[in-house]
Amino acid sequence: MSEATMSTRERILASAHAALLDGNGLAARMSDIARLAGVSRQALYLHFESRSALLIATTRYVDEIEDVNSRLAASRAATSGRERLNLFITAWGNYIPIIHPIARVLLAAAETDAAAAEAWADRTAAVRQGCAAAVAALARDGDLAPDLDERSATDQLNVLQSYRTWEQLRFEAGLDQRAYLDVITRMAHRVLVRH
Amino acid sequence: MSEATMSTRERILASAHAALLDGNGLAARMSDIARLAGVSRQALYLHFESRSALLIATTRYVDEIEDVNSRLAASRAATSGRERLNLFITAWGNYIPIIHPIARVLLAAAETDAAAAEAWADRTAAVRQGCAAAVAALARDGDLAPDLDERSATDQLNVLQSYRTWEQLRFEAGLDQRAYLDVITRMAHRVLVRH
DNA sequence: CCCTAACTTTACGCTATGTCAAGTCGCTGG
DNA sequence: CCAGCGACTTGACATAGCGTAAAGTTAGGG
Repeated sequence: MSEATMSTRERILASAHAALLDGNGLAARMSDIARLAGVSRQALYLHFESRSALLIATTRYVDEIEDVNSRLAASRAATSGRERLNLFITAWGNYIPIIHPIARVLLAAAETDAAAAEAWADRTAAVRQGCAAAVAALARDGDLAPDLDERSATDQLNVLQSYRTWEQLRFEAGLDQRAYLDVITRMAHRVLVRH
Repeated sequence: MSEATMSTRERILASAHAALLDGNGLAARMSDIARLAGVSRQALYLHFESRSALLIATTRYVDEIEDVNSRLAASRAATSGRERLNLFITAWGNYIPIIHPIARVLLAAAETDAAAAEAWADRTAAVRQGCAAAVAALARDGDLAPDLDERSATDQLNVLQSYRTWEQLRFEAGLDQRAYLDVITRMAHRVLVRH
């Protein structure tokens, strides 16, 4: 879809996405986004109630154009629990870098804005469900570590799959994406799988 | 030290601490802290350059009054690597809830303030050193998992010991402090220790 | 007794979000 | 053809919180 044919609303969302991707996304102001979209600052408020609302809509927009659902669907086709775990870690782990610049700003907004906090909670709940499904598949195969119940195993996998863990390993520890996936896969296996 | 005998600077730090502990610490304003300390808002700027500088000083202040150093010193006395790992996880894990309300606000400030970001980096570097020492002790005993080098093992332990992991397990997963310590200890052993 | 350091009081500048009201412009239904 | 409506612009304003400025007050030491 070319810029010209996009509705104003879409142009705003695309511009918000671009503004958050680029440099210091956290500092992106309403006026920056408006300028990028080629509309007045006030036009933003005709389409979105507030900055938070725009951020929330932007995460949904990116989820849609990046098709997060079909990315994650792959792991559901796995035959064994172990395979499902691997595929889920890879699929989600490869989506984090895409959504992260936006999610990061949403999370920052969540500190002070209740609606943003709720939107964030929705996202984390969705990831947790994926973790729970992978754990259930392991358990079905009898491959879950015997000292773990599914609830606690899900908590543990969820920690490994979190945005924050990705941030820390990528940026503080300096791993590249490939090394991140290797490390998390290794940790998940050692933590969850019977051996 | 009673309120009356404290210097103004100390009273400000103690009030900042109290303000960050209580309710929504993130929203603590300079004027709130001033009111708590019983001084004018402007007096804060006589002692601290900016809100960031006050936050940084407050974390140091809390580290001091809670004596983080001697808490962590205990683990250095351990005889075996495994014991050292356990003691370090417990010592740091029990300090997180104390420093967390303040660290959280510092981290938020670090998003936009370079000095706060540096102060945050210092803190995380200190924790990482503790992780590295525990890993080295394990390696010395020959108890480190054979597929791990010390560098990567330190990254992995560091993730488990992070503020964010603690937050997620305590608040999102709903574990109590005891359960948190049990989970992290278990994960650390499975991830790091040869078996 | 005066001087100085520490603090107060009052006022202001700045940035960013969000609101308001009046205008412009192009499209569409009658 | 044109009246009106929806989408957008323009410009002004309210508000919150940080940080700065400058003049006034007060206690304590030489």
